Amino acid sequence: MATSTPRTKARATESARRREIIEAATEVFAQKGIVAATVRDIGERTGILSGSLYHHFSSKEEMIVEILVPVLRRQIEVFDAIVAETEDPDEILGRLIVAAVHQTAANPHVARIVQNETLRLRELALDAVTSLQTEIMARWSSAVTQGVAAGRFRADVDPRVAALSIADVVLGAYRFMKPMGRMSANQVAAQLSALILRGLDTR
Amino acid sequence: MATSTPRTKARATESARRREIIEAATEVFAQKGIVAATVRDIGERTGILSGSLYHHFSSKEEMIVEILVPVLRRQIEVFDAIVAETEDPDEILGRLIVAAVHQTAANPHVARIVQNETLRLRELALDAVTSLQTEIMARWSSAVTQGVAAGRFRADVDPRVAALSIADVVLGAYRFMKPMGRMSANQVAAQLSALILRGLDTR
Amino acid sequence: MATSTPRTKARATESARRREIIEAATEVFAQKGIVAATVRDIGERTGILSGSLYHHFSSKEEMIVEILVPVLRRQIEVFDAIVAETEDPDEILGRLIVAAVHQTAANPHVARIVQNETLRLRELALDAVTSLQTEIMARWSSAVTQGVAAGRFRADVDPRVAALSIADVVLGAYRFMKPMGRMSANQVAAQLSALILRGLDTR
Amino acid sequence: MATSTPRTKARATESARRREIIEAATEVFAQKGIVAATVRDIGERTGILSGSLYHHFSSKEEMIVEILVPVLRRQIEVFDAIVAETEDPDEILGRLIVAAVHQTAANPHVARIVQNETLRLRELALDAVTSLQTEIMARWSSAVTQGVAAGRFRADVDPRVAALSIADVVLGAYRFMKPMGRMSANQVAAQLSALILRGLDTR
DNA sequence: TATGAATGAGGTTTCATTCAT
DNA sequence: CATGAATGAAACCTCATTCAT
Repeated sequence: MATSTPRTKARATESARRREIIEAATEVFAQKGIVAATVRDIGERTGILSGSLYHHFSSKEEMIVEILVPVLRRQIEVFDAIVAETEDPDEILGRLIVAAVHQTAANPHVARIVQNETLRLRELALDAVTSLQTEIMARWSSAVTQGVAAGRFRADVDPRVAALSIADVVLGAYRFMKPMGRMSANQVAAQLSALILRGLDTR
Repeated sequence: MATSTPRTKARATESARRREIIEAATEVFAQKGIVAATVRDIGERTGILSGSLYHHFSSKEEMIVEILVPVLRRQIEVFDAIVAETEDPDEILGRLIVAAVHQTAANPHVARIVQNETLRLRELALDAVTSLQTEIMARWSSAVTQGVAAGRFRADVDPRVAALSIADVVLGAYRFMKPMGRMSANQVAAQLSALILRGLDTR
Repeated sequence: MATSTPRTKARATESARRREIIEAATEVFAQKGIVAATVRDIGERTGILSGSLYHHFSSKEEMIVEILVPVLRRQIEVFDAIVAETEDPDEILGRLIVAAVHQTAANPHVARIVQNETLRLRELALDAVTSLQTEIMARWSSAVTQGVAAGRFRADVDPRVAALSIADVVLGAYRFMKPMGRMSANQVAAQLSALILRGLDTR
Repeated sequence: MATSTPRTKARATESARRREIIEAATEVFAQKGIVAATVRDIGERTGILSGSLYHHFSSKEEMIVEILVPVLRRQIEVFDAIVAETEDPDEILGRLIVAAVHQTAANPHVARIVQNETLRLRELALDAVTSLQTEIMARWSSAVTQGVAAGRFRADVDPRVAALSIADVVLGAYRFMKPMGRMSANQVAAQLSALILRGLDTR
């Protein structure tokens, strides 16, 4: 029955409660997946009744968007800054990897969600999210393509294959760091950079 | 290779219907994810009513198990055969990659499920599945470790990092092949091998 | 979360159960109003769990539509037949009234719903229903207008006022007949015809 | 005339805020119906949070009562005055109609509520309201009955049928006036009087 | 007085599963 | 083997109402 009117106006205001909820939700979504995670789970983790969440969010989807969008947006900004201030293709790709790994370290749950829930995000048609994901992929692709054009990266590797593979690997970095693994972000970044760049470099 | 678990009835017999259903279910799970996919969806794709599925399977979980276990088991067999008959660490890893990519090409939907639904599989405690996944990871790990021990792979890369990264990349190969992409399995395998091995090789 | 696919295909098949449910729903909607009536209420009246209703209907709205549309459609048919075979404006209007009262007698609950829930129907944007209501009003209007044009009905009465008033009065006829009142449909029709055509005053 | 019930606190005082709220609520109830209208809707229309309404009213029901009772009460008073000072049955009925139409014009939203929400009012057991409605009906009935007794109204029309029909028609008059229609109250009253007393036919 | 947060009951809907036919 | 009906649990969400600040 569709009688409703929008309840929670787009609320830039970051009430502390809202932030708490987002944090709980992030963990729950990362652990269970965004379909299997129930708003009851999130409520319990926050010490609130599930219905009360709707005082802060108008839907489960809104939570997902609020969890993912800022992180993805920030990633794009950082990527663009790196690309703007760097010349050497090797250095660009290296710095992108470092930056991405650090962000993954800062938001391991988000990384996990992005890694595991792409399917669902597409199904849910959360365009705000999927369009950002597309943009990020475009950055990886262009970094690879430019390296190839400059003769620094191997021309026999399809840039799309390389880009997707790099994105995958980097996104999985959360498994080696803080809550789940024992390495530092710098260590992981160094290892992945080495792995990827030496694989990609022309001799 | 005995695949069916005797949950429904002792049914080593792979009735044609059962196979049809499995194929439909595989596609549906790959497209929607195993939580979002409903048993009704599977029924519709098979041209059967959802309730009728229960003449062939005792639960949705049983379908999942039947979809994944044979493929994972086969992968382990193939991996073990390669390891048994090959000496050179480079060649081992290369052949593992080739084999895995080909299996991914043969079962793109399964690859997609494995890639996207690890979380859910763990949640559902489908030990039959998760234990096989663990075994596969062990093969990748040991291939890397042995290469390092033989001085052929770089010692400064954590074997676990390398192994997981390789597994990720290989699992994503389905995106470049037949239904979704345009490359051949051999092309993709070659590219990934090159990427990974040159990244991993000591100079 | 919008992941669903249509469940209950447009089912011309009138299963007996479906009819039972429709009848229960009709009574419940008439008694409580379509917003206040819960699908639980309908389930209880049918001796079924609320969820089971969704085996037969895909939504509460679908029930409403199925309750109202056939009756409204039939009314239009009957009206059109009368208009087609009658010449005299007095006779047309008289026969429309008789027909409408009889239909009201045959479907008192539907009449009650239509009378009381116009607001909600508009809110719910059930176009299938509201468009039929509009068509019915058009019949009343045109009957009045033609009578005026023929010099048989008073020209000083706005046809829209007359038409809406007549429709209102006729729709309320259910209150005087079978389940709620004691008069026969013919009696009521006669009274309302007299009232509408000649008014209350003795000559 | 003491309108407020001392439910919240002894509050004969009609605070300006209280009146504002009542006006907002009246519109909202008329538009959405008293079940579908939420206390949040009312709050928004008043520029207040829904919880704050409870400083002025102890419940949604209290608002409904406060909206309807004064208008209904006033109608009864006016009716009684007319009956007291008029002799001729035609004139009585005519003046009742004029008075009712004018009140409808003055309170179109209330008319709409009364017309559409009788069902809900009965369900909610708002006796304060339903008893007044009954009283109003009694006035219409007795006006008709007396006219019949005096030989001025047709004896072949059931007074209850006539009374209810008249009440219906008059209550629907709001549709032709100010916010929704373009006629004046006097015009509408004249038309309805004519219609009711003398019917549609030209003599 | 007003706010903002929370409650708790209840609403519609979904879905894996069961079972008589 | 398949159908069609039903179950029952659980999901998301709504809303009147309460209350500390």
